[in-house]
Formats: sequence, C-alpha cells, structure tokens
Amino acid sequence: MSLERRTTKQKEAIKSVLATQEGPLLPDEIHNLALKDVPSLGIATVYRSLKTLQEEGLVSCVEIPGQAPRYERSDKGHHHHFLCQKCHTVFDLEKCVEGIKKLVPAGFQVTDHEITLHGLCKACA
Amino acid sequence: MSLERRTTKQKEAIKSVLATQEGPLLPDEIHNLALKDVPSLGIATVYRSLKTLQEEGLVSCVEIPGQAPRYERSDKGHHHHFLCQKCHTVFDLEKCVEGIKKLVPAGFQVTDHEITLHGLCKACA
DNA sequence: GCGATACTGATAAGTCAATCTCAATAAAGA
DNA sequence: TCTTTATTGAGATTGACTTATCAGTATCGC
Repeated sequence: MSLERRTTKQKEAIKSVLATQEGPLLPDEIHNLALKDVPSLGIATVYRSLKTLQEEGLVSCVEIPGQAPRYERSDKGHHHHFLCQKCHTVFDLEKCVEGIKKLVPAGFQVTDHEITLHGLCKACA
Repeated sequence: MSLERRTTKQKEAIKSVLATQEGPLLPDEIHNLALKDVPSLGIATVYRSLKTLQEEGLVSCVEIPGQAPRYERSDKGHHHHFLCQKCHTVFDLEKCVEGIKKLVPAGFQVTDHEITLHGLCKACA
C-alpha cells in the first residue's frame, strides 16, 4: 500500500523508454533498454512499475494473439498493430477500418475491437 | 511416434464436440463436453487429440488476445471472432472488412490478419 | 540532516497451460 | 481369438511469465 508515491530513477528510466519507442514492448525488452540508464535495474521493478503506470493511466497493455503482453504509453489514441513474423517486432498502425460494428449479428453490442496484422516489416521484406 | 493411427472413442468424441459447437472452444470446455460421451476422458487426451487433429488439418487454433488458445474445426473458412465480456463465450463472425491491407505503411507485406470484437452477446445484452 | 517509509534487487515462489511418464487398456491385423 | 503396439488416464513435471518476500537503499517532508 503506497500512501505516497516517490520519483525514482528506475521508474523514470522505464517511462523514458516507453516515451521513446514506437511500438509496444515486452517487459523484458523494456528491461534491457532501461538498463542503459539504470544498470542495476531488476526485472521485478519493471513489472512493478508497469503495474503502477497502468493504474495511473499512463501505460496500456497490448495483447497480440499468442504472445505475452506488451506495453505502450497510452497517449497514442486508437490504433492497431502489425507483428513481423521474422523479427517479431510489433509496429503501430495509424488508421482503422470502417464497418467493424457491422460484423456482428443483430442483438450484439460492440464495445471494443482489436486488429492484428501479420507479415513482414519493411526491413525484413 | 505413431506408425499407424487407430480410431478411438475418445478422439471421436472430441471430433464430435467440435463438429457440433458453433465457436472455438477451450481445451477444458472440449473436455467437459466430451465427458458426456466418454466419462473417463482425461484432459491429456484432449490435448493430444487436438494436436493430431491439427496435424491432420481438421482443427485450427484460435488465439484471442489475452486468452488461452481455443480450437475449432477448420472447414469454416475465413472469419473472425467476438468475445462476450460477460459470459466469455467466443462467437464466430461471418463477414470480414475491406481495406485491411491499406493499414500498413509502404514496404510492409501483409500475409494474415485477425480481428477480435468485444462486447455483449445477444443473451447477455 | 533526520526519520519514516516507499522503493529496489535478487531470488524464491506462485500460476497456469501444456507436456511427459508409465502402467494399464484396447484397437486392428493375423 | 491372439498378439502387437497405439492409445489412454492420472499425476508429476515442465516452461513461461508474473508476483511475493525481505533486507538493504533512497526519496522527501520537516
């Protein structure tokens, strides 16, 4: 139970990584990148920080089917993702498509949707 | 290493469940439904059978973001899925949307895509 | 600077889906 | 029917990801 919330170089390093990167990252990737700022950073702190950052609404969880959860900053607005089958990097896609809600049968209520594309990124193609 | 392949009531029960059900099912759901036919059926056999049925091309794996893999028969053609947030049932959607490939930046190659809708199904709405 | 306490790091422990082990069972050809 | 061996069921085990533990550290108000 945190009654207050302190600023630490660990948490700042993690926020900095998420602010810099394009697409969503795995906890392990965040860990590796943040180690450049804080060499002593432990993986447990990454998980802890991601959890509090989510609670604060600064970070969102991105689930790619069949993959472990990734995390990205939550100020990017509605968008979808592309998973490169070769380098396994996840890219943000800017647009969305029309007519999503027309896919469901009558009587169904749609509150959200996710689109994941698979293929080869520019570098791997 | 199976050199031959035998017909068993367990495997038939599992195929029967998948033939009857609408949407994709969790291994545990398949297990529970198939228990009506074969009361002694073990969960390990469900996993084993699903694996061989996949190898035979009769069954496909469906990954809903953040959820364990589900399985459905693979003769249903291209379609997407709807997850009810209340009863956690997954429904098949018949149609697809246009313009999926236009979402990616230049140079990216799209080979596949998945769309998952979330909301309330007819019964829960 | 001081003190209270939130935070950290290392690692143990937990979670959960999926697989492995192995003795017992049951297909299917002879 | 007999024999071979693929298959099964129960439980133990794995493997990945995530959380809990706890003593040491560092933040921040006073």
